[in-house]
Amino acid sequence: MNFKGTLSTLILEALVREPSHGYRIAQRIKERSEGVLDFKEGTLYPALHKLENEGMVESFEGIEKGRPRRYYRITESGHGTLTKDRAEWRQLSRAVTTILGEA
Amino acid sequence: MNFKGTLSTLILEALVREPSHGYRIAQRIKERSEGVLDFKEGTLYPALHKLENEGMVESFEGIEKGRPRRYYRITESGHGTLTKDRAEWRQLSRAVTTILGEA
DNA sequence: CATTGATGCCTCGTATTCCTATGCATAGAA
DNA sequence: TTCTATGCATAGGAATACGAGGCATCAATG
Repeated sequence: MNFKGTLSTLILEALVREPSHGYRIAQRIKERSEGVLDFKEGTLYPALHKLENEGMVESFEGIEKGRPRRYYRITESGHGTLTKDRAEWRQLSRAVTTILGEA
Repeated sequence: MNFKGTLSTLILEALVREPSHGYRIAQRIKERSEGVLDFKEGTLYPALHKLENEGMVESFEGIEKGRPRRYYRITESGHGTLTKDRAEWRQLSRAVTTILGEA
């Protein structure tokens, strides 16, 4: 198993409450982590496209402030993956934390 | 910042108590994580060599059961890095855990 | 005795993830 | 008018990990 990146999981989590678009998702992750997590656009957009290819999210056009935005919505499949990813994160983080001390 | 692999940190941690060799380090990580973390040899040895190049560990020849073993010992520099890595892990894991719930 | 499994070290090719840098475009503030 | 924030996107490269292989010894199993 071993550690896999958390970005896709964080993106899915960000879309649970409501659909959002790339830039906003990145901001939200940064804010909620108090600046600790800060994924760049060159990382975010490819990750978003990959999630779409895998059927975890769906995109649609939206208009905000007169400009088109690409919105993403989490799918049923994405919800399932998110649940598994949460469990995996818990297991892995506990394992590492146990070893590194700070129990 | 964002997540960086934890293997090098786990290796340094494994060498704090006493010097060890590759195979044993991998076993120890697996045991202490109750099988959750299981790094392969194709991952472990290159990581070990890299740590040696960076001066985090030193290697020396040892004999066990009549066969030569390559032992590794953590250096002063390695201790310093381990301290920083622990702090970084704490910060990152808290950030992710906060966002993914399960507070 | 021969084979298999565990120990032990190593490298090569590949996949994934993420970064930096860059390009393009609009809107509002200085 | 120029700078900053917003907003989407790709290209090139670094780092991490994996799978598959090679090589060798020793104990147990058959």
